[in-house]
Amino acid sequence: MTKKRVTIYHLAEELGMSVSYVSRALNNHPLVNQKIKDRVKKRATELNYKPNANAANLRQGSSRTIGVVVPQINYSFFSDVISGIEEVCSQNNHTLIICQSHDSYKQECLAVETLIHNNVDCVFISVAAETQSATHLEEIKKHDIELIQFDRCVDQLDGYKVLNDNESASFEVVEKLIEQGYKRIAFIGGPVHLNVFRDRKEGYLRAIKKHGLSIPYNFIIDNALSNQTVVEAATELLSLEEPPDAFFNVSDHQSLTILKIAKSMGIEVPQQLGIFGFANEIFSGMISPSLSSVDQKSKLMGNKTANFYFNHILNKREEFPSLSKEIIKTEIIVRESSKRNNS
Amino acid sequence: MTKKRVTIYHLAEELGMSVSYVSRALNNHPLVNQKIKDRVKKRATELNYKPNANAANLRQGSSRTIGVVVPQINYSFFSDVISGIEEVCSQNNHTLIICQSHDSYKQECLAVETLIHNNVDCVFISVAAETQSATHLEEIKKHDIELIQFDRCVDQLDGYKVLNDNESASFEVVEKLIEQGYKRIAFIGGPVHLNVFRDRKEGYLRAIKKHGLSIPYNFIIDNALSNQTVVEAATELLSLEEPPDAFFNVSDHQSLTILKIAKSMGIEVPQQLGIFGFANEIFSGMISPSLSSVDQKSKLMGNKTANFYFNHILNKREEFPSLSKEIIKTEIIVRESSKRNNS
DNA sequence: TTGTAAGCGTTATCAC
DNA sequence: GTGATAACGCTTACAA
Repeated sequence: MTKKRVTIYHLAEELGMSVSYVSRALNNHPLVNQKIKDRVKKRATELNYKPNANAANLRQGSSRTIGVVVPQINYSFFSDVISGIEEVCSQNNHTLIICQSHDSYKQECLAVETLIHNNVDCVFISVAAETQSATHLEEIKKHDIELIQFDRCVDQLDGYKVLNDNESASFEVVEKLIEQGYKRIAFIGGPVHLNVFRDRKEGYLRAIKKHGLSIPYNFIIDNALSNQTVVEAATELLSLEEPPDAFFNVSDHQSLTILKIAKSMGIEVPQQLGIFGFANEIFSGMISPSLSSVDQKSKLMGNKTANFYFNHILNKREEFPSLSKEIIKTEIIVRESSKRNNS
Repeated sequence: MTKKRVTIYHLAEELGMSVSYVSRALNNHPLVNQKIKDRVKKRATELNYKPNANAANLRQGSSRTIGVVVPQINYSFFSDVISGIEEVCSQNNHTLIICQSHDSYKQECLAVETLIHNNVDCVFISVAAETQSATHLEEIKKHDIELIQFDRCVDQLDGYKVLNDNESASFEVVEKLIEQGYKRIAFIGGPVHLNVFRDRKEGYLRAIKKHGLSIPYNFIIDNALSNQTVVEAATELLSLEEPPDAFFNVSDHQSLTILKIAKSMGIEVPQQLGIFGFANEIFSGMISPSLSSVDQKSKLMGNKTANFYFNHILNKREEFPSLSKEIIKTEIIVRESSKRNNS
């Protein structure tokens, strides 16, 4: 039990050959006879030998390990992305180290430190809401570690990014609302220093402009990710003499809150008020009326992020510059909350 | 950029002292003067030195790394648990390696291999639905790696386990249903070789027996985690001449499916049919009628699992045998789907 | 207090 | 084909 771990030294001794040869045999080195490889491998499993990845990493410099940093593992979007990343990484014999930033810049920096210490080959990151600086990310690059940002990116830092088509999806959503006859469309957004929220806002604005709608300035609310902010903003807007007739939100949680408020105020959804959200949370299709939303294909985003690393960075199979950004097409899902029976 | 990583050798040279002394200074060794520690650390950050965890691990034998294996990262229960684990681990300066088994025994074995190779100090695992053997888990122990099972455990292997009070929670739930006047309570379960599902079934049976209810044998359905199985079973049961008047389910997804079927058959919930589930998924409180459920305190389970390791195993602060099992108390949440307005 | 040197388990380089 | 040997970066007896 507590006896020492079996190493290639033991194997070498057992088999009467040198350590280096055993190592080569185990690693399928081309200059080693197949028969010997078989013999070595057989004895290795018999003796219950397990390679020590730490030793190999130390020697080789690379660790076959990917670090992932997200705000919260248990937000459905992120857990889906991570699941997608894990799939691809395990197929490619890479290990995943996962950290949460809890949307704090400080914790994000700590996470990045940890990953550097652990010698990861690449970091996949979706930054904290607080993050406005990129110094910690530059640190990663300084240490010759690859970096891919996904979803929430820091603008001033360029490099590889994997993103949804946030702007155009938002544009489409708003056009869909307009098609349904909604004219006074309010926007409930997030912190604009984050690309994803800014892009959604821009898509919204573009559609509004294109269709020549006039929207009161106070119909546009930024930085409303917290439930309380939404409650306050929506209650105020819906109490106006001329209230909005639709809401486009950057999250489904916002949609849900607004739906509840509307119900409590006796406002009919979707007849009097249309609602369209983002993220396609599990609950969105289950409640009544069901909530229209934009599916971000989060698991696919995870797959693509990881594949981006393996195909374009690690194996350098393709040209770079053209591929520094990968866009994941969203799917727009129209449900009851935005579909008027043509009134 | 691509110049070599800064090591303690560089630091030692820069500072005109020996490597070992630098190492001690950085690690806060008591025999090193505080002033020197400060000087060394200052220079270290200036030169952008980052310790190489691989090297340290190799030397020390321990890696300050925990491996986690779950069926799916993006099931809300597991992502909550993982989030809880991560919190505690990062507080204790430990890194997390995460693997998914996709409920396959084979993939679980691979994951375990990976973790052994990576020299983790401990494995936290919730086994795959397929897993019936414990050989791969014994392998972990053979390599002197600690093991804690949580939620889904392999029975034949004893050792540390962190679990909900599944049996007694189920017992209570069924009693609550009986209090509401439900008498023909069906049970929709999971694979009984998994402790969690077996325990829930036992709690159900105990309550049924205690209250002397006579339940037709076909009201008890095992192994019904897939949606299709639930649809078939529930449709059949509800079409009987004497159908069940309540369902106790081991998951909220089953509850949801049953609710839909009831609605489509014109059966009133909760008046004609009571529904009670397990897991307290986000959607359970949102839909109408809202679904009664058992909250498993999943994040807390993650916290406790990790704390179990740090407090009882790593630091051996307390006696063992009494602590080989930790029970996380669930919370029973009664909502509309099981609350009759007393008819 | 401080330094020397061995060793953790691999793999890469060079030699035979 | 095969085997010595050094090196990866760090910690830790042991010395001084």
